Amino acid sequence: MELRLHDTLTKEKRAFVPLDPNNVRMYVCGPTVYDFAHIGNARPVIVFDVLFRLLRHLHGESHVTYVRNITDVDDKINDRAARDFPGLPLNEAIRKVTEKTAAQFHTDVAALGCLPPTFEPRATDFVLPRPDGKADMVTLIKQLIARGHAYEAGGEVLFDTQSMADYGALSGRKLDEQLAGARVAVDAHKKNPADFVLWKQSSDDEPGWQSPWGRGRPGWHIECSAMSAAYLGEVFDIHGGGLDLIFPHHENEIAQSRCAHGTPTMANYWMHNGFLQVEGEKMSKSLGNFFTINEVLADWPGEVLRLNMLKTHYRSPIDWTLKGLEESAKTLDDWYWVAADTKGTRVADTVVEALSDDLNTPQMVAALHGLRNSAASGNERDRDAFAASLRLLGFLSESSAAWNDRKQKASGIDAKQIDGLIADRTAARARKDFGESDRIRDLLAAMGIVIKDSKDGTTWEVAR
RNA sequence: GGCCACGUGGCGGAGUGGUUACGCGCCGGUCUGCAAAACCGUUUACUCGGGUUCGAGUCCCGACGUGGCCUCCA
Repeated sequence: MELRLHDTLTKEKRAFVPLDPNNVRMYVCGPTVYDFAHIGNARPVIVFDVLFRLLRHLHGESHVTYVRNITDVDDKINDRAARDFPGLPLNEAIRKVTEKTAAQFHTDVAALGCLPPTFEPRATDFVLPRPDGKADMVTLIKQLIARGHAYEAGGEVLFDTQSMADYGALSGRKLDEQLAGARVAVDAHKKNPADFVLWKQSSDDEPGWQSPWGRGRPGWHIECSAMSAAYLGEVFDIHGGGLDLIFPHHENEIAQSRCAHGTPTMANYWMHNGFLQVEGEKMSKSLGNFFTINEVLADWPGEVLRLNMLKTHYRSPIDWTLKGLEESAKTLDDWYWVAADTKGTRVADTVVEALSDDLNTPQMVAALHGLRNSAASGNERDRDAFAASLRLLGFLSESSAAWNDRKQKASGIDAKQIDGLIADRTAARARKDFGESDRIRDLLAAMGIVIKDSKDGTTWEVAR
């Protein structure tokens, strides 16, 4: 079975052929660490984690390189640092903000069942030329100037968009059309309104690095051009991110990387995930429906968020709802019960086939339901495949006992008390005192306990 | 204003020319003292209007709706 991926650049789904099957290379734009990640940020992290896992399955774990950067230089970070640590020197305050936020990000995504990427470079480590000779931003900018694709003006270094014949190919924008309805203020020093900053000057109270163009800091896009080249080379296989990054971020990355390196392409497949809404509305702080990953994790296990995200295809918009979370939780309760701590040795073909069709995770979920039903009716081969598939995808990370305990603890229910009531009810039933046994049953139901009678006795669990 | 994505049954959500998606819910059955749980089964769909075709949810045109980008927001 062959992997097919949808490419934003060509707008088509086509067979994935890696440049080097022994080193499949993927770059995904990571977080800007100025504030805790929200559930919208979680989507690309989960989606591309699934792709990472699939590629490792197909090509071998040691044959995939996944790079996801951390952006730790950004004016929003500066603002946050000044706000939160007014007494500290700016550099120190910035470090506190970025370290704290990055640490929280790592905790959050680990809870979502995401593997760490192979490399997670920080932008600030790639501003100046490096001792190890890996690509850096200043050298890239110098190359762009040398090749006639960038110019210095008004204290800035700008990319000259007109120097690139096919600028705008990814987002389907043509420069002249952009100009027609442009609301972008034309800076006097720009040759063209679409030109964007590669390097800008820093004032004394802003973070800065000494460069050939004075003390300054990089523009937003150049960091990804540098870090992808540093770890993946000038041309690599897959570049991913959210839909909103297509323009201007990825468009400008392509322009910088291709023009600096003189290559016809930057990445062979551009993949973009759709946006997330909350209860049918745009997520925004003013509507009060803005949730960080951390906040949602307080109420739900990470795997519930993960499954909830994968129930929708990555390119479609997703509506994040409480009802959806409840359904996902219910499904996972059932899957943990059926998988019953099976180790799992062989991943199901149906699951790999679904994922191989441009990461069709809804189809994958359907395949898992099929395996689940087969396993529940006693097919041990499918139970093995069910568990192996779930583990491949980042589920079943805890024992089924731990999974159930968590729910019980969260509910604050005293297990010994329940066991006692169950024993009383069993005794009442044995003496055919059904009035009493039904009274206890109603009592338990009111407490949120689901009882399960079987030939072997009575078990119970906490209802959601 | 320009560009892009999406619009499927009570709900979520796959499916790109011709056969059941799948899950939840509802309803029926088995089981049960009666239930619950579990298992088995059933049910309803393709925003609207044109067009292409032997045949369209699936292709084309238009309308409407929702969301996004064009302002360093995943």
